[in-house]
Amino acid sequence: MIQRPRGTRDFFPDELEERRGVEETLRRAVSQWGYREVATPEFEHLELFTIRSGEGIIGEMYAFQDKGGRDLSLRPELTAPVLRMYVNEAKVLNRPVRWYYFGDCFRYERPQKGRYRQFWQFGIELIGADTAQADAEVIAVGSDLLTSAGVTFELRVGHLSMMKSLIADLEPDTQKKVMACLDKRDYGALQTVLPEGDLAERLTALIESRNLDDAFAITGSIPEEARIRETFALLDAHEVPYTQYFGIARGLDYYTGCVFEAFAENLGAENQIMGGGAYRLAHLFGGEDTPSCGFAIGFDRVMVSRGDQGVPRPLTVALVVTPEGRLAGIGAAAAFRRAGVRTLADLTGKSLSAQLSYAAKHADYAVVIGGREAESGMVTLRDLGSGDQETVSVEEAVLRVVSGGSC
RNA sequence: GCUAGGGUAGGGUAGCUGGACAUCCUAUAGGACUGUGGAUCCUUUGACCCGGGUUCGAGUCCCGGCCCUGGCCCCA
Repeated sequence: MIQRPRGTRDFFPDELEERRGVEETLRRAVSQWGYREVATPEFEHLELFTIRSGEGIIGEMYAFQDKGGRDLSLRPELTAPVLRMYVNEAKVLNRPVRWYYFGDCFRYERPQKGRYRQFWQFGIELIGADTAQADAEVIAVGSDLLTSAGVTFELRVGHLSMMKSLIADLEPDTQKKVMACLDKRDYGALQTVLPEGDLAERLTALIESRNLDDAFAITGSIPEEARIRETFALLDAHEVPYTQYFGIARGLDYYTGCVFEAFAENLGAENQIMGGGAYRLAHLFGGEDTPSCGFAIGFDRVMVSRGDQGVPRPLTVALVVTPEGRLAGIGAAAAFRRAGVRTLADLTGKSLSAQLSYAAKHADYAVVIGGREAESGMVTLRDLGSGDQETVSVEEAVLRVVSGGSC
């Protein structure tokens, strides 16, 4: 027997319907902010991803050569492809551009709770606006999406300039190490990287601070102060719940300012459910240096965090026929479907008893058509909840089912 | 890459101090019910992850692999 590849999943109808429902909710919510969907290829030139994230990530990618010897990779994320698309084809668009995406990505990693080798990301990119309003809108959209998806989460918002202002005098290599320690809140490692002076203490105090005045007291005045204060004021106006968190580093060099992350409950070690910030990537792909801001939501983690909530079955009718009623049944079924009712036809030719047994498990009403009904042009509508039934015309049966009445 | 636990019908399980046709629930198919369902009863279908090894004999013990569930690392 052939097994699924490691880290992949099959989805049965119950689970898939639930996923589609959440997906629909997210699409509706993001659409109300004016974001429109874009789609990019499942695979890209390998270089697209290494430019953004470095050669080190090749080991975690599904990279391969095609028959023409091109180095390609299944996409491990969607920000780079979307920005590539923007640079390639959308230079003439009015800015700002508001785009969203929903698609599967692939990473060769050890699977664990909320982490798979094929996973789905839902995200937005706001391209070409470099203001506090832009940063605040992106964060507000993220908060809105997670809330509408039914997730309970903690949103942390920070700004890289505050940490960077404190470590600006260090060697670039040391800066990286320091930021990695702070991102993980690994104070022990921080002591070994920064053995002397009070810098470690000031950094620690900065990332422990939970309001702007305390934070700026540590950093002193920095050029970005006004914008940072404005961003938080706008977030308050958006009524977005958040905590200030100046320890967020997000690991990558191209983040320029505002950064944010959300963490959700019911997840294990992998509890980050959204991450994003302001960045400059377009110039790496050959475009103009364009300010952008965006985030990605881990869709699978949204589903894990929500838990099994289930999706109610849509109103369903099952057609139960004898051989004499089969032809009349086709027309009756069509009438129900035209009225928007899911209608199951019998395909087995089994006894009425067996057909009803099946119908009882999968439908709300049974429409029985045997020899008597076929002859009179009527149908017997049976309410499978109450067991009541009545013989009526097809039109009357449709009307009763649609109106939700009993027989 | 490291690490803990696990893998027995479609789903959930017992057996795991080696020994006869591998247990039970559920599901599936059919029947009791010649035009009326989810209950009940009967019958049916259906499994020891794969490969080696130890042994007279392996679901059971040993080794390797694959996969699952967590944790570490990483996290674009």
